[in-house]
Amino acid sequence: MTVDLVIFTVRDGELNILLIERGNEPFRGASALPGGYVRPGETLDQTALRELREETSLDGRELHLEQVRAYSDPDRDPRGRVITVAYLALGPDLPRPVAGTDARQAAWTPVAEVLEGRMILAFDHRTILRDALERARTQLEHTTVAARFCPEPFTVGELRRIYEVVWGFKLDPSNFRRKMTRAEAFLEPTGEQRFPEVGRPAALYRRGSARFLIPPLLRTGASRDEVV
Amino acid sequence: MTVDLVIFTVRDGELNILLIERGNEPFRGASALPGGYVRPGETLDQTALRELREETSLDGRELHLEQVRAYSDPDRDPRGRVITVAYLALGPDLPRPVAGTDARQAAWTPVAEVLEGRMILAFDHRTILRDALERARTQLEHTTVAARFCPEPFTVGELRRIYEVVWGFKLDPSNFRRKMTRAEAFLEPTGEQRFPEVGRPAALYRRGSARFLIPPLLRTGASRDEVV
DNA sequence: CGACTTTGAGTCAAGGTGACTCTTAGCTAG
DNA sequence: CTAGCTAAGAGTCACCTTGACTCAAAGTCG
Repeated sequence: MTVDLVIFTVRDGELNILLIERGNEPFRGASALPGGYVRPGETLDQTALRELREETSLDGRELHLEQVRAYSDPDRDPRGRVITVAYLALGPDLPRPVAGTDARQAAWTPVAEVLEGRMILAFDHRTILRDALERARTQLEHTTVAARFCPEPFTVGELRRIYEVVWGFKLDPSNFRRKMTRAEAFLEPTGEQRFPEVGRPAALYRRGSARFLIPPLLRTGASRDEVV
Repeated sequence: MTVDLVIFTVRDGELNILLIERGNEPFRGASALPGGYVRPGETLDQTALRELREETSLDGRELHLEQVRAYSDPDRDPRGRVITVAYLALGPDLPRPVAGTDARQAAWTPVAEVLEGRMILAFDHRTILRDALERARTQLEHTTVAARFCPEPFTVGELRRIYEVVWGFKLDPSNFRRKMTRAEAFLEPTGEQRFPEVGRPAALYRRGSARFLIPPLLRTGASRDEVV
Protein backbone atom coordinates (compact mmCIF):
# COMPACT_ATOMS: atom_id res chain seq x y z
CA MET A 1 0.00 0.00 0.00
CA THR A 2 1.58 3.22 -1.16
CA VAL A 3 0.79 6.88 -1.72
CA ASP A 4 1.88 8.68 -4.88
CA LEU A 5 1.97 12.44 -5.20
CA VAL A 6 1.13 14.56 -8.21
CA ILE A 7 2.63 17.89 -7.21
CA PHE A 8 1.79 20.71 -9.58
CA THR A 9 3.18 24.19 -9.70
CA VAL A 10 3.44 26.94 -12.29
CA ARG A 11 6.94 27.93 -13.37
CA ASP A 12 7.88 30.15 -16.28
CA GLY A 13 4.32 30.20 -17.54
CA GLU A 14 4.14 26.42 -17.74
CA LEU A 15 2.49 23.76 -15.63
CA ASN A 16 5.19 21.71 -13.95
CA ILE A 17 5.13 18.48 -12.04
CA LEU A 18 7.66 17.16 -9.56
CA LEU A 19 9.22 13.91 -10.78
CA ILE A 20 11.98 11.79 -9.33
CA GLU A 21 14.48 9.64 -11.10
CA ARG A 22 14.25 6.08 -9.93
CA GLY A 23 17.46 4.70 -8.45
CA ASN A 24 16.30 1.11 -8.19
CA GLU A 25 14.69 -1.53 -10.34
CA PRO A 26 12.14 -1.73 -11.74
CA PHE A 27 12.16 1.23 -14.10
CA ARG A 28 15.63 2.21 -12.90
CA GLY A 29 16.56 5.53 -14.45
CA ALA A 30 13.03 6.32 -15.51
CA SER A 31 10.99 9.16 -14.06
CA ALA A 32 8.25 8.52 -11.55
CA LEU A 33 5.92 10.25 -9.18
CA PRO A 34 7.27 10.79 -5.69
CA GLY A 35 5.66 8.52 -3.14
CA GLY A 36 6.21 5.77 -0.68
CA TYR A 37 4.78 3.14 1.57
CA VAL A 38 2.11 3.81 4.14
CA ARG A 39 3.53 3.23 7.59
CA PRO A 40 1.64 1.43 10.32
CA GLY A 41 -0.56 3.79 12.27
CA GLU A 42 -0.47 6.42 9.56
CA THR A 43 -3.51 7.70 7.68
CA LEU A 44 -3.11 8.14 3.94
CA ASP A 45 -3.29 11.91 4.43
CA GLN A 46 -0.41 11.70 6.88
CA THR A 47 1.61 9.62 4.46
CA ALA A 48 1.01 12.15 1.73
CA LEU A 49 2.06 15.02 4.01
CA ARG A 50 5.17 13.17 5.09
CA GLU A 51 6.19 12.34 1.52
CA LEU A 52 5.53 15.92 0.53
CA ARG A 53 7.76 17.18 3.29
CA GLU A 54 10.49 14.73 2.38
CA GLU A 55 10.41 15.65 -1.30
CA THR A 56 9.88 19.40 -1.17
CA SER A 57 10.68 20.38 2.42
CA LEU A 58 7.24 21.98 2.58
CA ASP A 59 4.66 21.33 5.21
CA GLY A 60 1.13 20.90 3.96
CA ARG A 61 -0.19 24.06 5.52
CA GLU A 62 0.95 26.15 2.62
CA LEU A 63 -0.64 24.11 -0.11
CA HIS A 64 -3.67 22.24 -1.19
CA LEU A 65 -3.59 18.48 -0.78
CA GLU A 66 -6.38 16.24 -1.93
CA GLN A 67 -7.00 12.56 -2.56
CA VAL A 68 -7.61 11.64 -6.19
CA ARG A 69 -8.32 7.91 -6.25
CA ALA A 70 -6.87 4.46 -5.76
CA TYR A 71 -5.11 2.41 -8.45
CA SER A 72 -5.25 -1.30 -8.01
CA ASP A 73 -4.33 -3.19 -11.17
CA PRO A 74 -2.60 -6.34 -9.86
CA ASP A 75 0.06 -5.99 -12.56
CA ARG A 76 0.75 -2.31 -12.10
CA ASP A 77 3.91 -3.06 -10.14
CA PRO A 78 6.08 -5.93 -11.41
CA ARG A 79 7.41 -6.53 -7.91
CA GLY A 80 4.02 -7.68 -6.71
CA ARG A 81 0.73 -6.51 -5.41
CA VAL A 82 0.87 -2.78 -4.62
CA ILE A 83 -2.24 -0.68 -4.38
CA THR A 84 -1.58 3.04 -4.47
CA VAL A 85 -3.64 6.08 -3.62
CA ALA A 86 -2.86 9.17 -5.65
CA TYR A 87 -2.84 12.63 -4.10
CA LEU A 88 -3.00 15.95 -5.87
CA ALA A 89 -0.94 18.82 -4.48
CA LEU A 90 -1.11 22.40 -5.69
CA GLY A 91 1.19 25.13 -4.57
CA PRO A 92 2.89 28.38 -5.49
CA ASP A 93 6.22 28.33 -7.27
CA LEU A 94 7.88 26.00 -4.81
CA PRO A 95 11.46 26.04 -3.55
CA ARG A 96 13.93 23.79 -5.31
CA PRO A 97 13.02 20.21 -4.64
CA VAL A 98 15.20 18.37 -2.19
CA ALA A 99 17.02 15.26 -3.24
CA GLY A 100 15.32 12.28 -1.70
CA THR A 101 16.91 10.18 0.97
CA ASP A 102 17.51 7.15 -1.19
CA ALA A 103 19.63 8.93 -3.79
CA ARG A 104 16.67 9.95 -5.88
CA GLN A 105 16.97 13.04 -7.99
CA ALA A 106 13.89 15.28 -7.88
CA ALA A 107 13.18 17.80 -10.63
CA TRP A 108 10.44 20.03 -11.94
CA THR A 109 9.27 18.90 -15.35
CA PRO A 110 6.83 20.57 -17.71
CA VAL A 111 3.65 18.52 -17.85
CA ALA A 112 3.46 19.03 -21.60
CA GLU A 113 6.74 17.18 -22.05
CA VAL A 114 5.35 14.17 -20.25
CA LEU A 115 1.95 14.07 -21.89
CA GLU A 116 3.31 14.60 -25.38
CA GLY A 117 5.14 11.33 -24.92
CA ARG A 118 8.62 12.76 -24.89
CA MET A 119 9.13 11.25 -21.47
CA ILE A 120 8.27 7.83 -20.11
CA LEU A 121 6.93 7.44 -16.61
CA ALA A 122 7.29 4.34 -14.49
CA PHE A 123 4.37 2.07 -13.62
CA ASP A 124 0.95 3.54 -14.42
CA HIS A 125 2.09 7.00 -13.39
CA ARG A 126 1.19 8.48 -16.73
CA THR A 127 -2.44 7.50 -16.18
CA ILE A 128 -2.33 8.87 -12.66
CA LEU A 129 -0.92 12.13 -13.96
CA ARG A 130 -3.69 12.42 -16.52
CA ASP A 131 -6.39 11.79 -13.93
CA ALA A 132 -4.86 14.25 -11.47
CA LEU A 133 -4.60 16.92 -14.14
CA GLU A 134 -8.23 16.48 -15.04
CA ARG A 135 -9.12 16.70 -11.37
CA ALA A 136 -7.11 19.90 -11.01
CA ARG A 137 -8.85 21.41 -14.03
CA THR A 138 -12.26 20.58 -12.60
CA GLN A 139 -11.28 21.94 -9.21
CA LEU A 140 -10.43 25.26 -10.80
CA GLU A 141 -13.95 25.45 -12.14
CA HIS A 142 -15.74 24.98 -8.85
CA THR A 143 -13.36 25.97 -6.08
CA THR A 144 -10.95 28.71 -5.18
CA VAL A 145 -7.86 26.49 -5.14
CA ALA A 146 -6.31 28.38 -8.04
CA ALA A 147 -5.30 31.03 -5.54
CA ARG A 148 -3.22 28.40 -3.77
CA PHE A 149 -0.87 28.54 -6.76
CA CYS A 150 -0.22 32.25 -6.16
CA PRO A 151 2.19 33.57 -3.55
CA GLU A 152 0.42 36.30 -1.59
CA PRO A 153 -0.23 39.03 -2.36
CA PHE A 154 -1.12 38.48 -5.98
CA THR A 155 -2.80 40.27 -8.87
CA VAL A 156 -5.83 39.26 -10.89
CA GLY A 157 -3.55 38.80 -13.86
CA GLU A 158 -1.39 36.31 -12.00
CA LEU A 159 -4.47 34.36 -11.00
CA ARG A 160 -5.68 34.38 -14.58
CA ARG A 161 -2.36 33.00 -15.79
CA ILE A 162 -2.85 30.05 -13.44
CA TYR A 163 -6.14 29.24 -15.07
CA GLU A 164 -4.67 29.63 -18.54
CA VAL A 165 -1.71 27.39 -17.82
CA VAL A 166 -3.71 24.64 -16.10
CA TRP A 167 -6.54 24.68 -18.61
CA GLY A 168 -4.30 25.15 -21.60
CA PHE A 169 -6.11 28.01 -23.32
CA LYS A 170 -6.35 31.78 -23.02
CA LEU A 171 -9.06 33.66 -21.18
CA ASP A 172 -10.40 37.14 -21.79
CA PRO A 173 -8.71 39.34 -19.17
CA SER A 174 -11.65 41.67 -18.74
CA ASN A 175 -14.31 39.00 -18.37
CA PHE A 176 -12.08 37.05 -16.01
CA ARG A 177 -11.65 40.08 -13.79
CA ARG A 178 -15.37 40.73 -13.70
CA LYS A 179 -16.08 37.14 -12.72
CA MET A 180 -13.45 36.91 -10.02
CA THR A 181 -14.00 40.23 -8.34
CA ARG A 182 -17.73 39.64 -8.14
CA ALA A 183 -17.36 36.20 -6.58
CA GLU A 184 -18.09 36.40 -2.88
CA ALA A 185 -15.04 36.23 -0.59
CA PHE A 186 -12.66 34.93 -3.25
CA LEU A 187 -10.38 37.94 -3.55
CA GLU A 188 -9.67 40.24 -0.65
CA PRO A 189 -8.17 43.56 -1.75
CA THR A 190 -5.12 44.69 0.18
CA GLY A 191 -5.33 48.24 -1.07
CA GLU A 192 -1.72 48.02 -2.25
CA GLN A 193 -0.47 48.05 -5.83
CA ARG A 194 2.25 46.26 -7.69
CA PHE A 195 4.34 48.09 -10.32
CA PRO A 196 5.43 45.61 -12.95
CA GLU A 197 8.24 46.07 -15.44
CA VAL A 198 5.74 46.73 -18.15
CA GLY A 199 2.10 47.74 -18.16
CA ARG A 200 -0.26 49.50 -15.82
CA PRO A 201 0.09 48.92 -12.05
CA ALA A 202 -2.20 46.24 -10.72
CA ALA A 203 -4.19 46.03 -7.51
CA LEU A 204 -3.05 43.36 -5.05
CA TYR A 205 -5.26 40.77 -3.41
CA ARG A 206 -5.14 38.11 -0.74
CA ARG A 207 -7.03 34.82 -0.66
CA GLY A 208 -10.52 35.26 0.71
CA SER A 209 -12.35 32.88 2.97
CA ALA A 210 -14.53 31.28 0.28
CA ARG A 211 -13.65 27.71 -0.64
CA PHE A 212 -16.12 27.37 -3.48
CA LEU A 213 -16.55 29.52 -6.54
CA ILE A 214 -20.25 30.27 -6.93
CA PRO A 215 -21.35 30.33 -9.64
CA PRO A 216 -18.57 28.18 -11.09
CA LEU A 217 -16.30 29.25 -13.91
CA LEU A 218 -16.88 26.51 -16.45
CA ARG A 219 -14.69 25.62 -19.39
CA THR A 220 -17.26 26.06 -22.09
CA GLY A 221 -15.34 24.32 -24.78
CA ALA A 222 -15.90 27.26 -27.04
CA SER A 223 -12.33 28.45 -26.89
CA ARG A 224 -10.93 25.20 -25.58
CA ASP A 225 -8.66 24.69 -28.56
CA GLU A 226 -6.78 27.95 -28.12
CA VAL A 227 -3.70 26.34 -26.67
CA VAL A 228 -1.42 28.68 -24.78
CA MET B 1 -7.75 -3.87 2.41
CA THR B 2 -11.51 -3.89 1.83
CA VAL B 3 -14.13 -2.40 -0.48
CA ASP B 4 -17.38 -0.99 0.89
CA LEU B 5 -20.42 -0.35 -1.25
CA VAL B 6 -22.89 2.49 -1.00
CA ILE B 7 -25.75 1.19 -3.12
CA PHE B 8 -28.49 3.72 -3.72
CA THR B 9 -31.88 3.20 -5.26
CA VAL B 10 -35.19 5.03 -5.20
CA ARG B 11 -38.14 3.18 -3.65
CA ASP B 12 -41.53 4.63 -2.79
CA GLY B 13 -40.34 8.15 -3.50
CA GLU B 14 -37.46 7.89 -1.07
CA LEU B 15 -33.73 7.44 -1.45
CA ASN B 16 -32.79 4.02 -0.09
CA ILE B 17 -29.47 2.42 0.70
CA LEU B 18 -28.66 -1.26 1.00
CA LEU B 19 -27.48 -2.14 4.50
CA ILE B 20 -26.61 -5.46 6.05
CA GLU B 21 -26.94 -6.53 9.63
CA ARG B 22 -23.62 -7.62 11.03
CA GLY B 23 -23.53 -11.18 12.29
CA ASN B 24 -20.09 -10.99 13.88
CA GLU B 25 -18.20 -8.77 16.27
CA PRO B 26 -17.38 -5.96 16.26
CA PHE B 27 -20.64 -4.06 15.92
CA ARG B 28 -22.60 -7.32 15.99
CA GLY B 29 -26.24 -6.61 15.29
CA ALA B 30 -25.55 -3.11 14.00
CA SER B 31 -26.11 -2.08 10.39
CA ALA B 32 -23.22 -1.66 8.01
CA LEU B 33 -22.38 -1.13 4.37
CA PRO B 34 -21.97 -4.30 2.34
CA GLY B 35 -18.37 -4.99 1.47
CA GLY B 36 -15.50 -7.36 1.82
CA TYR B 37 -11.86 -8.06 1.44
CA VAL B 38 -9.97 -7.56 -1.77
CA ARG B 39 -8.77 -10.92 -3.05
CA PRO B 40 -5.30 -11.44 -4.49
CA GLY B 41 -5.20 -10.67 -8.19
CA GLU B 42 -8.38 -8.66 -8.05
CA THR B 43 -8.67 -4.99 -8.90
CA LEU B 44 -10.79 -2.86 -6.59
CA ASP B 45 -13.35 -2.51 -9.37
CA GLN B 46 -13.58 -6.28 -9.62
CA THR B 47 -13.99 -6.58 -5.88
CA ALA B 48 -16.79 -4.04 -5.96
CA LEU B 49 -18.51 -5.88 -8.80
CA ARG B 50 -18.19 -9.21 -7.02
CA GLU B 51 -19.58 -7.86 -3.76
CA LEU B 52 -22.38 -6.22 -5.65
CA ARG B 53 -23.28 -9.48 -7.29
CA GLU B 54 -23.13 -11.32 -3.98
CA GLU B 55 -25.37 -8.81 -2.22
CA THR B 56 -27.89 -7.96 -4.90
CA SER B 57 -27.55 -10.69 -7.50
CA LEU B 58 -27.01 -7.96 -10.08
CA ASP B 59 -24.10 -7.76 -12.43
CA GLY B 60 -22.58 -4.34 -12.85
CA ARG B 61 -23.67 -3.90 -16.44
CA GLU B 62 -27.07 -2.63 -15.39
CA LEU B 63 -25.89 0.02 -13.02
CA HIS B 64 -23.42 2.77 -12.44
CA LEU B 65 -20.42 1.93 -10.29
CA GLU B 66 -17.84 4.47 -9.28
CA GLN B 67 -15.00 4.85 -6.83
CA VAL B 68 -15.53 7.48 -4.15
CA ARG B 69 -12.37 7.54 -2.06
CA ALA B 70 -10.24 5.65 0.42
CA TYR B 71 -10.68 5.73 4.20
CA SER B 72 -7.60 5.04 6.21
CA ASP B 73 -7.95 6.06 9.85
CA PRO B 74 -5.84 3.47 11.72
CA ASP B 75 -8.55 3.20 14.39
CA ARG B 76 -11.52 2.91 12.06
CA ASP B 77 -11.67 -0.86 12.60
CA PRO B 78 -11.07 -2.12 16.15
CA ARG B 79 -9.78 -5.42 14.79
CA GLY B 80 -6.73 -3.77 13.32
CA ARG B 81 -5.47 -1.92 10.34
CA VAL B 82 -8.04 -1.99 7.54
CA ILE B 83 -8.01 0.52 4.74
CA THR B 84 -11.21 0.60 2.74
CA VAL B 85 -12.14 2.06 -0.62
CA ALA B 86 -15.75 3.17 -0.92
CA TYR B 87 -17.74 2.65 -4.10
CA LEU B 88 -20.93 4.35 -5.14
CA ALA B 89 -23.55 2.29 -7.00
CA LEU B 90 -26.71 3.69 -8.54
CA GLY B 91 -29.45 1.59 -10.01
CA PRO B 92 -33.13 1.34 -10.72
CA ASP B 93 -35.49 -0.10 -8.14
CA LEU B 94 -33.52 -3.25 -7.57
CA PRO B 95 -34.77 -6.74 -6.89
CA ARG B 96 -35.01 -7.81 -3.27
CA PRO B 97 -31.54 -8.08 -1.85
CA VAL B 98 -30.21 -11.55 -1.33
CA ALA B 99 -29.16 -12.72 2.09
CA GLY B 100 -25.39 -12.83 2.21
CA THR B 101 -23.47 -16.06 2.53
CA ASP B 102 -22.35 -15.51 6.09
CA ALA B 103 -25.84 -15.21 7.54
CA ARG B 104 -26.02 -11.49 6.95
CA GLN B 105 -29.44 -9.94 6.51
CA ALA B 106 -29.58 -7.33 3.75
CA ALA B 107 -32.33 -4.70 3.63
CA TRP B 108 -33.21 -1.46 1.89
CA THR B 109 -33.22 1.41 4.34
CA PRO B 110 -34.30 5.01 3.75
CA VAL B 111 -31.23 7.24 3.79
CA ALA B 112 -33.13 9.83 5.82
CA GLU B 113 -33.50 7.36 8.68
CA VAL B 114 -29.78 6.87 8.84
CA LEU B 115 -28.73 10.49 8.51
CA GLU B 116 -31.29 11.73 11.01
CA GLY B 117 -29.51 9.60 13.57
CA ARG B 118 -32.29 7.09 14.09
CA MET B 119 -29.91 4.34 13.07
CA ILE B 120 -26.33 3.67 13.99
CA LEU B 121 -23.89 2.40 11.40
CA ALA B 122 -20.82 0.36 12.15
CA PHE B 123 -17.28 1.71 11.78
CA ASP B 124 -17.06 5.05 9.93
CA HIS B 125 -19.80 4.00 7.54
CA ARG B 126 -21.91 7.00 8.39
CA THR B 127 -19.15 9.28 7.12
CA ILE B 128 -18.75 7.17 4.02
CA LEU B 129 -22.48 7.36 3.38
CA ARG B 130 -22.43 11.13 3.68
CA ASP B 131 -19.52 11.45 1.27
CA ALA B 132 -21.11 9.08 -1.22
CA LEU B 133 -24.41 10.95 -1.09
CA GLU B 134 -22.67 14.23 -1.74
CA ARG B 135 -20.83 12.60 -4.65
CA ALA B 136 -24.10 11.30 -6.06
CA ARG B 137 -25.67 14.74 -5.80
CA THR B 138 -22.77 16.31 -7.63
CA GLN B 139 -22.85 13.61 -10.28
CA LEU B 140 -26.47 14.41 -10.99
CA GLU B 141 -25.46 17.98 -11.73
CA HIS B 142 -22.84 17.20 -14.33
CA THR B 143 -23.58 13.77 -15.74
CA THR B 144 -26.47 11.72 -17.04
CA VAL B 145 -26.28 9.03 -14.34
CA ALA B 146 -29.70 9.95 -13.00
CA ALA B 147 -31.15 7.96 -15.88
CA ARG B 148 -29.42 4.89 -14.44
CA PHE B 149 -31.95 5.02 -11.61
CA CYS B 150 -34.82 4.65 -14.06
CA PRO B 151 -35.91 1.34 -15.57
CA GLU B 152 -36.28 1.82 -19.30
CA PRO B 153 -38.36 3.14 -20.81
CA PHE B 154 -39.04 6.06 -18.50
CA THR B 155 -40.81 9.42 -18.50
CA VAL B 156 -39.41 12.87 -17.84
CA GLY B 157 -41.46 12.97 -14.66
CA GLU B 158 -39.81 9.81 -13.38
CA LEU B 159 -36.40 11.26 -14.10
CA ARG B 160 -37.34 14.45 -12.30
CA ARG B 161 -38.45 12.51 -9.24
CA ILE B 162 -34.97 10.98 -9.11
CA TYR B 163 -33.43 14.42 -8.94
CA GLU B 164 -35.91 15.55 -6.30
CA VAL B 165 -35.35 12.52 -4.11
CA VAL B 166 -31.57 12.58 -4.31
CA TRP B 167 -31.27 16.34 -3.93
CA GLY B 168 -33.99 16.61 -1.34
CA PHE B 169 -35.99 19.45 -2.82
CA LYS B 170 -38.62 19.97 -5.48
CA LEU B 171 -37.94 21.11 -9.02
CA ASP B 172 -40.16 23.00 -11.42
CA PRO B 173 -41.56 20.36 -13.80
CA SER B 174 -41.69 22.63 -16.81
CA ASN B 175 -38.21 24.04 -16.47
CA PHE B 176 -36.82 20.58 -15.81
CA ARG B 177 -38.41 19.25 -18.98
CA ARG B 178 -37.05 22.10 -21.04
CA LYS B 179 -33.57 21.54 -19.68
CA MET B 180 -33.51 17.79 -20.17
CA THR B 181 -35.06 17.60 -23.60
CA ARG B 182 -32.68 20.24 -24.92
CA ALA B 183 -29.61 18.47 -23.61
CA GLU B 184 -27.83 16.70 -26.42
CA ALA B 185 -28.22 12.91 -26.51
CA PHE B 186 -29.52 12.63 -22.95
CA LEU B 187 -33.07 11.50 -23.68
CA GLU B 188 -33.92 9.41 -26.71
CA PRO B 189 -37.66 9.41 -27.47
CA THR B 190 -39.15 6.01 -28.13
CA GLY B 191 -42.32 7.43 -29.68
CA GLU B 192 -44.40 5.42 -27.23
CA GLN B 193 -46.53 6.74 -24.41
CA ARG B 194 -47.33 5.63 -20.89
CA PHE B 195 -50.86 5.98 -19.51
CA PRO B 196 -50.64 6.48 -15.78
CA GLU B 197 -53.48 5.98 -13.33
CA VAL B 198 -53.91 9.70 -13.03
CA GLY B 199 -52.84 12.60 -15.19
CA ARG B 200 -52.01 13.11 -18.81
CA PRO B 201 -50.13 10.39 -20.70
CA ALA B 202 -46.39 10.94 -20.82
CA ALA B 203 -43.91 10.38 -23.61
CA LEU B 204 -41.40 7.60 -23.03
CA TYR B 205 -37.64 7.87 -23.39
CA ARG B 206 -34.56 5.74 -23.37
CA ARG B 207 -31.09 6.68 -22.12
CA GLY B 208 -29.13 8.53 -24.77
CA SER B 209 -25.46 8.17 -25.50
CA ALA B 210 -24.32 11.32 -23.70
CA ARG B 211 -22.45 10.77 -20.47
CA PHE B 212 -22.19 14.41 -19.46
CA LEU B 213 -24.93 16.98 -19.06
CA ILE B 214 -23.86 20.13 -20.85
CA PRO B 215 -24.51 22.69 -19.59
CA PRO B 216 -24.83 21.22 -16.11
CA LEU B 217 -27.96 21.42 -14.01
CA LEU B 218 -26.65 23.10 -10.89
CA ARG B 219 -28.27 23.18 -7.49
CA THR B 220 -28.50 26.93 -7.12
CA GLY B 221 -29.26 26.92 -3.44
CA ALA B 222 -32.22 29.19 -4.09
CA SER B 223 -34.78 26.50 -3.43
CA ARG B 224 -32.43 24.19 -1.61
CA ASP B 225 -34.44 24.28 1.62
CA GLU B 226 -37.63 22.99 0.04
CA VAL B 227 -37.33 19.52 1.44
CA VAL B 228 -39.41 16.94 -0.30
C1' DC C 1 6.60 62.34 -27.57
C1' DG C 2 4.78 58.11 -29.44
C1' DA C 3 4.65 52.99 -29.34
C1' DC C 4 3.74 49.28 -26.40
C1' DT C 5 1.84 46.62 -22.61
C1' DT C 6 -1.30 45.43 -19.09
C1' DT C 7 -4.96 46.87 -16.03
C1' DG C 8 -9.56 47.92 -15.47
C1' DA C 9 -14.17 49.91 -16.76
C1' DG C 10 -17.96 49.67 -19.71
C1' DT C 11 -21.22 48.18 -23.61
C1' DC C 12 -24.03 45.03 -26.09
C1' DA C 13 -26.25 40.93 -27.85
C1' DA C 14 -27.15 36.09 -27.07
C1' DG C 15 -28.41 32.49 -24.26
C1' DG C 16 -29.82 30.16 -19.90
C1' DT C 17 -32.68 30.22 -15.87
C1' DG C 18 -36.52 30.83 -12.45
C1' DA C 19 -41.19 31.99 -11.93
C1' DC C 20 -45.21 31.81 -14.00
C1' DT C 21 -49.53 30.98 -17.00
C1' DC C 22 -52.09 28.16 -19.87
C1' DT C 23 -53.55 24.20 -22.56
C1' DT C 24 -53.89 19.22 -23.17
C1' DA C 25 -55.23 14.64 -21.97
C1' DG C 26 -56.25 11.21 -19.14
C1' DC C 27 -59.01 9.79 -14.93
C1' DT C 28 -63.10 9.75 -11.46
C1' DA C 29 -67.01 11.38 -8.70
C1' DG C 30 -71.52 13.20 -8.96
C1' DC D 1 -72.42 14.30 -19.47
C1' DT D 2 -69.93 17.37 -16.82
C1' DA D 3 -67.07 19.28 -13.27
C1' DG D 4 -62.95 18.62 -10.91
C1' DC D 5 -58.57 16.47 -10.30
C1' DT D 6 -53.77 15.44 -11.73
C1' DA D 7 -49.81 15.56 -14.40
C1' DA D 8 -47.71 16.51 -19.05
C1' DG D 9 -46.03 19.77 -21.93
C1' DA D 10 -45.93 24.33 -24.42
C1' DG D 11 -45.07 29.00 -23.95
C1' DT D 12 -44.03 33.79 -21.88
C1' DC D 13 -41.31 37.17 -19.50
C1' DA D 14 -37.85 39.38 -16.65
C1' DC D 15 -33.44 38.77 -14.92
C1' DC D 16 -28.80 37.41 -14.94
C1' DT D 17 -24.55 35.59 -16.75
C1' DT D 18 -21.53 35.22 -20.35
C1' DG D 19 -18.58 36.07 -24.51
C1' DA D 20 -16.98 39.44 -27.60
C1' DC D 21 -15.74 43.81 -27.91
C1' DT D 22 -14.28 48.84 -27.31
C1' DC D 23 -11.97 52.18 -24.79
C1' DA D 24 -9.54 54.74 -21.24
C1' DA D 25 -5.76 54.66 -17.65
C1' DA D 26 -1.14 54.15 -16.13
C1' DG D 27 3.05 52.53 -16.28
C1' DT D 28 7.82 51.46 -19.23
C1' DC D 29 10.88 51.86 -23.20
C1' DG D 30 12.75 53.79 -27.41
